[in-house]
Amino acid sequence: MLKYVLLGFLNYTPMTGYELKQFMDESTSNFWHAKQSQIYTTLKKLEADGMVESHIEAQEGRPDRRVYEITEAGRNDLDLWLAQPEISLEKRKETLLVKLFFSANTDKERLLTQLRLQRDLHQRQKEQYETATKGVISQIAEGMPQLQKDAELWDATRRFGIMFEEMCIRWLDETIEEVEKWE
Amino acid sequence: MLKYVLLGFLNYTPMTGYELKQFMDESTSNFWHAKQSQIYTTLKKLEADGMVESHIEAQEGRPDRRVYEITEAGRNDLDLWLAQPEISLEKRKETLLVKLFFSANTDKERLLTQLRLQRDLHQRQKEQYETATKGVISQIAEGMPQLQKDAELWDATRRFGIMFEEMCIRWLDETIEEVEKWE
DNA sequence: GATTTATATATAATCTTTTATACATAAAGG
DNA sequence: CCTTTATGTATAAAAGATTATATATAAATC
Repeated sequence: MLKYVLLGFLNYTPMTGYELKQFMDESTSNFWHAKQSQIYTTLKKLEADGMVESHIEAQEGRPDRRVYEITEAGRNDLDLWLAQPEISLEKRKETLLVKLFFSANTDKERLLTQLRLQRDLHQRQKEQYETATKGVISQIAEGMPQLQKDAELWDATRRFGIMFEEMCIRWLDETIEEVEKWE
Repeated sequence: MLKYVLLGFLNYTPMTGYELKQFMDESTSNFWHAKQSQIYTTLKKLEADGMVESHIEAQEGRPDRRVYEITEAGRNDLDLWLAQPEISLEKRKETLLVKLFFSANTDKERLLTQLRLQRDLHQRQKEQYETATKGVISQIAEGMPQLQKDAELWDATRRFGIMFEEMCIRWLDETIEEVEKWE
């Protein structure tokens, strides 16, 4: 899957593994993230499979850059994947819910502290989507009319992030209230 | 992580890998799922680590059952983990959002079909949480006053599922509306 | 009568992802 | 002056998770 994220970005313009990591952190990390090491190894594999090509660019002072660009085969593979509909729902993993599920015998106050802490984290995350992330998106699309649709879709994923955080906050408020009634 | 789900269940009562899989599918799959093969290998590892113990029960007609039960060490490990607060947010992965993010140049109608299909899936999932899953939870806790808190927490995770699906439906409705305006 | 579903466990192969580490330099902040 | 941050690539080891396959039987459905 990471493969398609990388191809998706390289389909806009050639770039290095380092830049791909930065772009992901600023835009897709909301719904798809990867560690630096995974990005580099996946790029290697993509090159071995003929989906991308790379060349080294020398730099003064700094280390050499290895710039990747998508090939015709890579573009085909990406388009094919984009055309395939998702026919099932993603399986979520939420560690907090696992903990909560088995926490009937844990200390009430400790559980409440835990839930309130998570509420805080979600609140902060929501604010970040509303300010920082918004800026990044509008900045890229600014003065580039050919990227208008792209920017709209990027912003839709940002809205997903905001709505998810709002949902979590509401759910935590309800859950906190219920646990507060205990004993 | 799966490790703690298994310990959490075994902390209620001894059971087999097969039963653990069934319980997970009916209750935690909303926020933590696992394949049969992973459950069996994780149980093996837990036994090697002294967290659980197993014995074989012969059965007529059917294959032998290997029943696992949690050890003192396992209980300690579980309690320790439950007491540790989650200090960061879970990283989500949503394939659909990846697709959407890179879909500015895909056919408008195909994209809409995709989004409407997902909306349907979320609607159905929501209904399942509201009916089938509700039944499972109330059934287990029925007539067991010592499981009252447990049932409340189980139901909180179910509410999370419902709220998540409602959020997705709202988000998809908004996104569909926006894409419909294109061209 | 044949197929599917349910009961049950187990392993091999593969893929995905994380953690840790190594090397190398410049600029900025304290 | 020292430390941190940023720029940049790369690999090894381990952990986590999926896919595929094997074995075996009973009951239910078609």
